Amino acid sequence: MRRKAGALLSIEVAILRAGIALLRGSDPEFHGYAIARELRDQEGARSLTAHGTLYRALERLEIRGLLVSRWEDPELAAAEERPRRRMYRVTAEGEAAVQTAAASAKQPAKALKRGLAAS
Amino acid sequence: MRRKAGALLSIEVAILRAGIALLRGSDPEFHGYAIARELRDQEGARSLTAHGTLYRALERLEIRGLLVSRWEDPELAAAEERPRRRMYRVTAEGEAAVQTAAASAKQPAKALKRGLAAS
DNA sequence: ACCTAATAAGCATATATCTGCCTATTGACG
DNA sequence: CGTCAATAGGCAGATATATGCTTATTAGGT
Repeated sequence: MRRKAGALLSIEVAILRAGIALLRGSDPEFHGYAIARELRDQEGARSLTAHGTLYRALERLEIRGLLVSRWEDPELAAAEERPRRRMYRVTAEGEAAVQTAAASAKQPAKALKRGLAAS
Repeated sequence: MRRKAGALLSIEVAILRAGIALLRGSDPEFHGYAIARELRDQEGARSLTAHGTLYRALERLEIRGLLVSRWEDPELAAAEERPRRRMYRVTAEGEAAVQTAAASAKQPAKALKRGLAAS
């Protein structure tokens, strides 16, 4: 929906915030599905239907250098009997971007208002 | 639905038949999802909704020794950018069982009849 | 202030496998 | 020959990620 130059969308801020919180912990990495669950629970449970929105947000953030990703070892995924995960980590640029964009942080005005009214 | 001792259900025969056809080819192995597509296309497209029915049938066949399975190399699945597959192969017992059960081959009478009438 | 072009959001579906839960069916026993 | 218990079938959803298509939204230029 036509992004204001360099701005961050609310979902992107949410992802980065969650990721930044992890940077101080023992495991600074996260994967898409985990974030999806977190966002689904907290935050007015924006649907993220089929997670399409989320995965595209992750892709955008990586392209902009605010996240870096790596595929986890396929053997590990196999050992744990689940699909392989793509692990993300917030970069220094990512941290900076959240700080900068925090003030002007962009809730998609109408969309959000409508969502809240409906609930 | 209470199996007649040693008998094969029609879906099981279908799986084994498809698998036996492959035994003469260059790659005698198959995986569940591939079979699901095949059955969905041909055969009155019995729903196999969410594939639950199929995977349980595969499991039963393996327990009875009519199929053997192995997990494909996780690295290969990763290289091809898809979930890992469980590869099945029809055993000699499997071939024999189809032959034996072919005559008495069990179409779930009422269920099938209803399905055909509805179509 | 308005219109349009760019793009995010939402919906669906693909790829693979598996489990839980409820219902329908039916073999087998009394 | 009817009833019951065993089990297959169907539906839903979990685990992960990703893409195509349509619609809604909005930034930014006129």
